[in-house]
Amino acid sequence: MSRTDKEIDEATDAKPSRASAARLSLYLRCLENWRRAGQATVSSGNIAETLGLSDAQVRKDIGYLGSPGQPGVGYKVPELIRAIREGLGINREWRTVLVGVGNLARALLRYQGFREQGFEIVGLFDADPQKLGLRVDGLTVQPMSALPAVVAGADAELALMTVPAEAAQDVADALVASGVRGILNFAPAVLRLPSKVRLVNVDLAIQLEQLAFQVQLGNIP
Amino acid sequence: MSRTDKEIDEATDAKPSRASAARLSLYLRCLENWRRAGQATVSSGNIAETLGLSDAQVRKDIGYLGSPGQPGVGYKVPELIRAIREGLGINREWRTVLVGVGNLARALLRYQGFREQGFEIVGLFDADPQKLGLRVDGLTVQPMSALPAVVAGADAELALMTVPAEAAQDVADALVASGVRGILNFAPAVLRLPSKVRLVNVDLAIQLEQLAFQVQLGNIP
DNA sequence: GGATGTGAACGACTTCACAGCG
DNA sequence: CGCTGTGAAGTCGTTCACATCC
Repeated sequence: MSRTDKEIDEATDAKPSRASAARLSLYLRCLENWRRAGQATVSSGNIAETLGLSDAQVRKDIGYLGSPGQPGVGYKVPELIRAIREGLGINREWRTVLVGVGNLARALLRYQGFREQGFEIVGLFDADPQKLGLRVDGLTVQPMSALPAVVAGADAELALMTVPAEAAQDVADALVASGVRGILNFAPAVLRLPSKVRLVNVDLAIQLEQLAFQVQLGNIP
Repeated sequence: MSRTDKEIDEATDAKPSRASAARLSLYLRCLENWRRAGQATVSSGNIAETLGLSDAQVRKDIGYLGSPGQPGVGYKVPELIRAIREGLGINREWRTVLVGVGNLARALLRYQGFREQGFEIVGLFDADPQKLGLRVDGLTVQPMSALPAVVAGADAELALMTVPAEAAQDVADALVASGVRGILNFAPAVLRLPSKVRLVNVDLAIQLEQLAFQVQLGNIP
């Protein structure tokens, strides 16, 4: 009987949905700005206004976190930041490897936003022998053969793939074999992965196509 | 009264929704591969299997295009490609400017996928005087002051923004003032634009956060 | 048989509306 | 009074199922 109660409890505390999680990341950006500015509390209306959403939606999203929130006042900024980071699973360090050291990789490595959010890059890899030994941003480019040992040794769970489309599937297979659990793929290729491994694609051509589509839609109404 | 009929007609031919448009871009990638391979027809099942979707969804998406499709056979590859490109509004050239010539910009310029899809970059701009005159991929970096003339002269409608977050809003304002209609923004900043101008954000930290979230979700069930 | 095209059922997400609280 | 939290209603998108056609 106590069992039944427990199950009802667990069913009640819903996790953030995909759609909601994407917005929570955005809330986090705003909140970090406001914290830097020294603001103590925010209301759902503040966030909604900034991002062009409805206040009800913001409250619903935050509601999934089981977070605090004072009626008549709003949310305490640092507390809400902590709650979102916990809800998204980024309240810890995620070790990450990067495969394919081209311009895009250099741009990613330079961008400090990753580290600030707890993503640490623990290895650079490239199939091109000419690039081996190259030092980029404090890390040395290693051959693909070193991948399994580094992933295992550093307990890396995520990977950034910035390789040409032709190489993408092979690299992905190698990453999976090394034990990586999630891949952020920038190659314009359709990858097949075991269902245990999560994949997020960032295809720049597709983003441009979506933009063109939206602009074209805007023309008509 | 004929007015009413017309309205019903227009309400009937639905345009692809946002969600559907994102998938159509993916279909396009597969189809182009298959065309290169010389395949004449595809079925909704083929596409669905490749991308891990349901065949019904693929048919619904294609249905928005008012495209052909032969029962018992499938869709003719070249015809479907044309229909998708038309539906997405990319069956023409989109002239595009790029602001912020860093590593990310170089990666984008090198990536031939844009040009193949009809996106032509007609101008490079940077606020850094040291970069002025630099030639990258056949284009010369120009000062921000030249932006309005170039946008107007080339009739550019889209812009790629690869600038630091601090500069993002100012650059966006300048782009809007120049007459650009859509911005693909890579800066991790929340931009405010007039509603006439479309915005697509690609925030790499957010993508990584979403990946971490999905990996974390996968751990539990 | 093998696919398409599509209403209808279903499910997920969003907005509404308001009770409750500081 | 202002703002949160949340059922209820509504909207949007996906899946099902089947009539239809080659």
